[in-house]
Amino acid sequence: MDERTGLRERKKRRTRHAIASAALRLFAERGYEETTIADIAAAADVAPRTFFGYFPSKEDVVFAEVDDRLAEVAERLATRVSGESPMQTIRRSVVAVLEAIVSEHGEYGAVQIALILERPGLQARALQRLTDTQEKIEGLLRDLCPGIDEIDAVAAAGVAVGGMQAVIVHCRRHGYDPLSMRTALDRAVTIVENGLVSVDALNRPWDAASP
Amino acid sequence: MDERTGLRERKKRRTRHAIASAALRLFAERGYEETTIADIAAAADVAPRTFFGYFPSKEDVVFAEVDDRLAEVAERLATRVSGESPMQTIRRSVVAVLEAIVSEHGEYGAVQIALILERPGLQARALQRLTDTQEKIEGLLRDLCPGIDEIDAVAAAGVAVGGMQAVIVHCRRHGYDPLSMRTALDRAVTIVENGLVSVDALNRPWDAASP
DNA sequence: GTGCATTTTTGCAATAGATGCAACTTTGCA
DNA sequence: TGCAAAGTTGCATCTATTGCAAAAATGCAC
Repeated sequence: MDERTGLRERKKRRTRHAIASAALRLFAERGYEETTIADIAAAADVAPRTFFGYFPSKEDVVFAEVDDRLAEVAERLATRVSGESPMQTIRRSVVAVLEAIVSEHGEYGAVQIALILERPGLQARALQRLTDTQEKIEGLLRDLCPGIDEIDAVAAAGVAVGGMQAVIVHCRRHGYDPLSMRTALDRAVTIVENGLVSVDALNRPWDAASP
Repeated sequence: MDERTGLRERKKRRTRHAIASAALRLFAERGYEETTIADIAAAADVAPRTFFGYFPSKEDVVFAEVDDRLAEVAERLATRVSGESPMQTIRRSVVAVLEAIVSEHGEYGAVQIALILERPGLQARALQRLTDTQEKIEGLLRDLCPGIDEIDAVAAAGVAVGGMQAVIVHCRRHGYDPLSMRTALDRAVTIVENGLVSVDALNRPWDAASP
């Protein structure tokens, strides 16, 4: 299974990285629309046709790194810690995913985020990754709690991802300040765990709000 | 503001509907990829170029109806009922949106769902609409609870939408049986309101699960 | 009704993403 | 070394999408 050996593998990795890297750099310099597949291919020193051997579309190249990282995180998620409750495992997983997404941007992290925010198509792709994550969390839950009600598993995963989205939205608006992100994350986790009933402001008749 | 009058308006509506309707029909008959803009335009009896005057892209035409319906729902959401708590308003809103999406499919509802499920690009667009809804709910919350903490508002909206997603996922897997959907919806709402701590299976150490 | 201003529709041309195919190269292995 | 598998490339093609300017339809004032 180990593919560390082999010139082929190494070369493929290198080419993949070269393409992704060239693409991000060009996107940063000229903008997304203004960069063509031909440009990227030229910068990575491959034929335009080769691009599609590595990425199914121009949009996907933006997520090359993210995808790699999510794959790593997915492995960690499956790690059971004895004595931990499933709830604690979820908390750990959610935090891990968020930190992977938010803090560990690579060389062109800022560029990626800016791109994703301004291109609806890219936003959509990003959301799709979030949904995939949701399904993974659901799977994790069902592993951890054999016999758990399906609806419970799906809903719990949905609610957890909803909390993650909240943090991401918060960061979009207020930047990626680690401290502020931490606060938002804690608050979101609390709401995910204890539900909307724990949000005081939501549980008074609205007429009572402005005395 | 009323645009009921005017031949122009009526004609535009009719054309828009003709294009959307023709598109859905063709998608159903031949498939999405196999239908070109030119085909749709021909079937709707307009010039290909005209298509783009009504829809920004081929993908968007699939959501023509959904968008109309979501716009209607958005209005209802803003309706305050005296004595209701914000929480109750949210519950009402979430249920309204879900029922709009799930039960009121138009003529080609089943086709739409099938299309969306098999085309990643369409899935992405659908998710984007969910995100838009999330932002609307957040706005609603901030209106209802002036001074609510921003993180609370964002997280609450996120969690609520997460619950909605859960129901949608459930329906995808088990069909759109109203009864089963109702059950899933109730369960999801409970989890949204009371949090993951209310899911019994999640709060035992996982080792204790298999005696 | 007639004529003008505005809005819509349309045709034409050009760009660029995406795909299938077949020839050509490189790499892995006997 | 030499064959088979895997990877790369060029070419042709299809189609979505956009800009532009001419043509047609509509609303309104006279």
